Amino acid sequence: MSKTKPPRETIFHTERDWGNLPPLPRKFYLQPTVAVARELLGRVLIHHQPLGLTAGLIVETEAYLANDPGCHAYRGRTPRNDPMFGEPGSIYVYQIYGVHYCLNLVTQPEGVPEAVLIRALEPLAGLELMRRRRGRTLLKDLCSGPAKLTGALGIDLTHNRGDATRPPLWVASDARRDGEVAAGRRIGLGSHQGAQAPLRFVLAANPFLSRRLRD
DNA sequence: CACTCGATGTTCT
DNA sequence: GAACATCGAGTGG
Repeated sequence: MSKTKPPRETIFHTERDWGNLPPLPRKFYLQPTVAVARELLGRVLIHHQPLGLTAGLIVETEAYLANDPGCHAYRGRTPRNDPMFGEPGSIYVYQIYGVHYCLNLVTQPEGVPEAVLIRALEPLAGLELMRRRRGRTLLKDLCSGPAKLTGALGIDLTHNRGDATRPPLWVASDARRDGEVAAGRRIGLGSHQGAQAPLRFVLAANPFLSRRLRD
């Protein structure tokens, strides 16, 4: 009669020296945005602050393209989306519904507003700090959503225009967990053109996704 | 467990 | 007025 069994604590051991993992280089973010979204899966996002180090395995991403009605920059440059026009590998954080923050990594050359939204992490390191920030104890509740993970890692608007190819906030280049990648439609978009496009990517069957892949 | 609903407060149309 | 979300409360299987 067992229900769903609780997720494993971690894939990697938390004792690993996460703070010294070298970052992905800028040229990684110059690949086609869809390729970046897929290649980020299974890699480790790290935030190393004085308060402590937090890190998680990227298990869910979404691609946002320049000619894409779902993209913040689709109707042109505004104060909010301006960081999307920055150099590849830079950071775009936006506030949603006035209360939460979402992290994007900019792809493409300067002036081309494309980015990958990081939608969910499997918590790896700094779990107690994450629990404190989130006010939750269950591992599953720490980073299983775009605004949950920014809360858990302590990411906000001050990170805008930052450089994700070096500390304090970066994606590691050498640690990667392989797994089957599945694609589906993006979350939360209206019914406009583009809402049906398979631009959401997940590590299949991972227990830390923001939502199951539907259809 | 699955689904619904309302409230939250900023940015842009 | 809607939007790349989350939480808690409520209902129902």
